[in-house]
Amino acid sequence: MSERFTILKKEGLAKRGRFETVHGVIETPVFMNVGTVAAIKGAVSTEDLERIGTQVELSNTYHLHVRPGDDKIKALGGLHKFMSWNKPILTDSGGFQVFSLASLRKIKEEGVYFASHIDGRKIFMGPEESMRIQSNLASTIAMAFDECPNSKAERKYVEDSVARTTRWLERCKAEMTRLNSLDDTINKDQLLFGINQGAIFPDIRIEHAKRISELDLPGYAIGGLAVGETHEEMYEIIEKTVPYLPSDKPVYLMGVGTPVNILEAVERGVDFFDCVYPTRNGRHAHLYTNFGKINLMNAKYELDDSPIEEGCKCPTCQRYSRAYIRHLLKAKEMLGMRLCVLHNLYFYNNLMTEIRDALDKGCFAEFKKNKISSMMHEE
RNA sequence: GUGGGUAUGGCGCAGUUGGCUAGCGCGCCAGAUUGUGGCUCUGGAGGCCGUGGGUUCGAGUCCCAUUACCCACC
Repeated sequence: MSERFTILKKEGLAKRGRFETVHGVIETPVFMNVGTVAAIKGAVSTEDLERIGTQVELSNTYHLHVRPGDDKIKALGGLHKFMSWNKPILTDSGGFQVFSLASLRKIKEEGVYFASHIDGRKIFMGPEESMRIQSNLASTIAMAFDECPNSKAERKYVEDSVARTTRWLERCKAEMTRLNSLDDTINKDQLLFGINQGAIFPDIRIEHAKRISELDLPGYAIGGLAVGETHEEMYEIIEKTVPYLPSDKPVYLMGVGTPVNILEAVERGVDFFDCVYPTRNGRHAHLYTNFGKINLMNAKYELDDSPIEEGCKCPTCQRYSRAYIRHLLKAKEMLGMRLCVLHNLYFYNNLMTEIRDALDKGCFAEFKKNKISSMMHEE
């Protein structure tokens, strides 16, 4: 075992932790920066990531498999070398993409048949394929291949789907163990995180959590949330599920979320996060600040000479004004997106730093209350 | 100066042989977006149809005049 999760401090269910990996230490709670195709969208380099305090980069198995091909990345020495990033990388299994992007998919016991969204060619992906791809990519943490059922799916469908996801997880573990023992495997210490499913049925979630906890994996994720249910339903599921996952392992809430979602989830015991919001919203001029979200495309910023947020330490706010960035966005200059994405990622990374500081000092509850009230306040 | 053309929300345009609350794209404003297809979607505000007359039950559409701009020619 190469990894170690140490809980440094607790406040209620909230944990201040440290996750040690072969690629370095991850201080938790952490927000992983999403770079699906081994690139943070918006012309952000790994050099930039170092500058804005990124701890973990997240890439995607499905996307890298269809282009450029995981075999090529392996030939080039693995994802770390390929993209020149030596800190931890988490790869998502491709399970979610198979359901959200691919068309003509057919789910079977062995895996999923579907058509590539790039060129339409037929692809098969099952637990073993996903593990092999992720092993080729040589990420720090590999995610289990799961099915993410629709949030409105009927109980019977979810039960069957979750049972299959459990069987898939056992196959993932066996395959990962095998791959990690092979001589030509780049990262023989690759870690596998299991994924809890069950839509919004608490009892299915709990049963599944108990079941996968027996597999004694280095970490566990809660998947299938923030896909259409209300915030209240999401918080309720987190609250009811986390107690049935191993208390000495990190919990990762997949694809979530807004700054408020993160604060609420940390309070309920979540340690890892990722979300496309800071990057996607950055590309669309929606910027996060401590006084709420602003849309820089609004006409009122045309002559605004101030930075996105007064006092912000991000590379963008150090030099550029709202009026200038707005102009770049209007002119569709790539630099506009880049500056916005840098600001948003810095904001998220910094939010996590503040959360960890508050946990260290034992004042998370108060920090959370003040932060939310500040962000609800409009400029 | 002569001939021709165009004038419709901030910009670019549609508006059938005159007929019901004048449309569209962009822009503007406000939302949505949660294990990313550099998107997409949903609302909203904004026009006395260049100006003045006329014909008609009824004119953005027809007639006259006038103004501005564009193109040719002198």
